[in-house]
Amino acid sequence: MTSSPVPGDRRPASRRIADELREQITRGDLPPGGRLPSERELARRYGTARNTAREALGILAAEGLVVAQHGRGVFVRTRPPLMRLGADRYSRQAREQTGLSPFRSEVTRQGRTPHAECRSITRIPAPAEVAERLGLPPDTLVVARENRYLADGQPVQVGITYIPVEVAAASPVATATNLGPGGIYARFEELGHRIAHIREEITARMPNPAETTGLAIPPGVPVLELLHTSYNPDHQPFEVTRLVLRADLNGLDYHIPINN
Amino acid sequence: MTSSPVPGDRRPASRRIADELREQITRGDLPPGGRLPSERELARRYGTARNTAREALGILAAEGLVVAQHGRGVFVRTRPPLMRLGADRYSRQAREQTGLSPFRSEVTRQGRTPHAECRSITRIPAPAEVAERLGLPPDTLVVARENRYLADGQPVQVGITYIPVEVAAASPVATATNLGPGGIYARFEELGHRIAHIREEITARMPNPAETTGLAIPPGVPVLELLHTSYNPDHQPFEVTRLVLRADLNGLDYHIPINN
DNA sequence: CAGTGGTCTAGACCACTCA
DNA sequence: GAGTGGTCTAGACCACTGT
Repeated sequence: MTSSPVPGDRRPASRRIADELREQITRGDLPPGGRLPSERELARRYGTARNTAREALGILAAEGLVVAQHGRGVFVRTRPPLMRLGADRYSRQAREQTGLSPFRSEVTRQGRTPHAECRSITRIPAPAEVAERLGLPPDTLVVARENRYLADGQPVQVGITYIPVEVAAASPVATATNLGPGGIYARFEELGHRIAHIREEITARMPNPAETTGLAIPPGVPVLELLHTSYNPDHQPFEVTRLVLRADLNGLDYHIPINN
Repeated sequence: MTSSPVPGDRRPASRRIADELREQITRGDLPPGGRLPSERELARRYGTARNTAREALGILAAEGLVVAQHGRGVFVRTRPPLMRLGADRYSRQAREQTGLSPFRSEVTRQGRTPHAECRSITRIPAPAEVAERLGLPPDTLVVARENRYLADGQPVQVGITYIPVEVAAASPVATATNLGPGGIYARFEELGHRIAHIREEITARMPNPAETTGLAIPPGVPVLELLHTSYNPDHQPFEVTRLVLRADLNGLDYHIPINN
């Protein structure tokens, strides 16, 4: 059980406690969903103050290994199945085969209930990165559609789509929160903007406070940030979307031909 | 400066201190590289115990906004330019134009000094995910090449490449730590395995302790994990690489054609 | 040396959960 | 009500950084 510290052990007590708990988690002695000893119990076992045991649990939480639940305990995190986003979500074929948007079909495939909502449609000056990718002068007005995607009522993705006003024009994408079958890309196609290729720029980082609350992200979980640009066959960009994904619930999966 | 807590403020003191410091950082009052007030100074200003001020700084550190330096202070994190990994790093053209591996050319483009090292070459049973992607039975022996990539002496990526023994055979990829001009993909091509397309599966998570030390990752910085599979023109997978990237130093950038 | 962050103690009160 | 995590205090000693 609780091994005494070896004489030569220079690790702080909190590190040592964290290391032993991590070991038990990775070995499987503490299975996903399992409860760890309470802070007070750990302090007793290791002969430390409660704060020291608490510090150890904080280390594991920051690593994303455990989650604390107020009044209940600290539990080994379970990894639910990942959403897998691929480039084929932009293909017309995928749209027409299912009649569903790619998000909806992926969620239903997992036996969960999808929900997508457009939270706002505004006209704003394009952020620098967006203007750059759309080939517009800085601060040009664009249509911004703010979306949120949920699975079983749990928010898993948020995104903002930026559309040049000339592209959106008087079409539904400039005004309608519900875009009908096939979603926004079907409407783009009706506007003469077929997707011929895309660019996806991907980074990962810790969520900011707005994302932490908006996506209900537990501590120790990063987000994937995806800056997506759609090009028509003439190599003209006509839409940029910034997606923020909970990294514990989402993965990306690309199949890419290589031109030698 | 230090605003007193509003009566209705239900935030814990540590949260409030963190929120005010974050505000100053995002506004630019505290510029990247700038030093925050010391823990003791914050405690004095806000009339709290040092631990409470320390807790506030811990919140910002976990968000990746600041880094503590022992004996020096706490500083606003600077974001160095990102490495941008794209699919074109696998193209023969890119190899032959520069004569450099994609990693080396990206780092030199940024005016930094690249270094890549093969840390080990072993024969091991393929991990389940790898065997699956190579179309091999579980635990089939494969050649595993462990690599580390540095820019200006700083480790930025680690990876393990898994190669079926029939593919590696008696070629240098099975034994040589230095693979010569064009790197491993030039050698694969000499073995008759030209890359026709690739699959890249991407997730993000917090680093485990081994990665934290091996990549010298500061707190609050996640990693990108990239599971890469190379296919030859016959749609046969011939190599899988698991790359782990410091997310604060690396981004991905894909250009993908869409087949409608 | 003074000042910084890193760790720790031994308490305390609060908010939440569950039987 | 008993047990849990969340927050906080007021100290202490250590390790590290600068001058």
